[in-house]
Amino acid sequence: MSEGPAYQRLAVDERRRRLLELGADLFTRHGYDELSMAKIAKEAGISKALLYHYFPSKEAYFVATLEEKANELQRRTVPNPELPPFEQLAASLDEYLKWIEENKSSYDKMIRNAGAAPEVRALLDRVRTETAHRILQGLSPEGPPKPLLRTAIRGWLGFLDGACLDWVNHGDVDRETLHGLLLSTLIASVLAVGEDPAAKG
Amino acid sequence: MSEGPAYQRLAVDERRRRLLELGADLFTRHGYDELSMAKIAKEAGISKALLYHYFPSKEAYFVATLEEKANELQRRTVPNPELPPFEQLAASLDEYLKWIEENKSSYDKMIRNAGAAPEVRALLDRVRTETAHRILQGLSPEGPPKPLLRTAIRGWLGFLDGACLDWVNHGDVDRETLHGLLLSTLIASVLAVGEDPAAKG
DNA sequence: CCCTTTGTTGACCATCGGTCGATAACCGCA
DNA sequence: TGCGGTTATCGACCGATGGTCAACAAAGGG
Repeated sequence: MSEGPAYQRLAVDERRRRLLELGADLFTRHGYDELSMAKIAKEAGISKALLYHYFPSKEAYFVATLEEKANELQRRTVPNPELPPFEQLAASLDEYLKWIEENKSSYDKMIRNAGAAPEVRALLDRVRTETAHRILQGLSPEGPPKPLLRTAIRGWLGFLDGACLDWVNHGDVDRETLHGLLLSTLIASVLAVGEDPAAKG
Repeated sequence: MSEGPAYQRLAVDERRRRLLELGADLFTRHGYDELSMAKIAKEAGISKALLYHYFPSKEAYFVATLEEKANELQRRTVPNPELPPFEQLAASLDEYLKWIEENKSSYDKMIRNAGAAPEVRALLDRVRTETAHRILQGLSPEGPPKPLLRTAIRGWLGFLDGACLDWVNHGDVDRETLHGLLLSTLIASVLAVGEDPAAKG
């Protein structure tokens, strides 16, 4: 009846790394509220308390599993200042779409679970707002934008989400085509407001 | 020590009416998951069990408080078949915006709580899909639409939501202007796909 | 070989959505 | 005026959830 150790003791970094890896996997395969912390802990082979020792809350855990990819997205879509404004935008948008193409399920789950977890919504909103800011900077660099222009940008961001979700879920449109549609639509909505997007590029 | 009745007995219809009224109020002031059935019951001055006697679930209760307004929205946006397709769309869109203008908080909460309650998401998705169908019918009546056109419509519906949310939250754009922006953008995205929206109207 | 450090655990809590049998308020009727 | 039946209403309860805590034990150094 020689019993081995009741559990294996891991270094903090290693344990945390494993948990993040597992979470990234689980959360892309199941919905946010389909997963309980108890189930996740069992899946990880540890106690629920340990999970809470590494992450202060379920939401924080979820955000942490997304943060790496979200950061990568934001890093890749930072505009190249050497390009003229319009090309900056086109290039950033292309990177954005490439990222989605490489992270279809993450993107889908991220958008779909946005409502459930307030902090995720906050994160997503932050990305959105920053993106909007980048766009606006390219269009009318100084001062607060006209309300209608702001509304149009906000709308276009909605267009972006809607179109990308449809794209990811159907997979019958290629990236270059979608890129063209998105750019055309952005130009058109800005034109409809009265600004001239070509004035800067 | 003469004690009155421990509780007041109401007719079914009256009780239900009061609960719906209270729910409509509470749900527009607080988020879906910030409200527990216990709190709602306490607010209503009744027991939680009674609340469940009138509504089979929290979600059903929430939907019920929205249903009246949602039905009104759907009724008002049904297209007038006597108008040419493009005017049908313009008129429906205008009704849509008017409804939102008259029900700002309901609209806001409805969109924001869409993620939390699956049935609400379903309801909203139904409206969206039906709207998309209406639009597509006006543009290419026969057969399944080209994938890119479908993506564009889905994107535009996202534009609609995004722009309306911004509109409701800021209140510095008037309805006619927004209406113009939305229509222009729709036409532009459809044009970008390769269809000619003017061909039908 | 023990002893300190700390990664880890089981037991616990409040609250959640939801259920059920029992109770008591009201109405018709005598 | 009082009784009896209908049923609106309640209190107590359930399993699961997110979250907390004091105590245990696995390792590495002396």
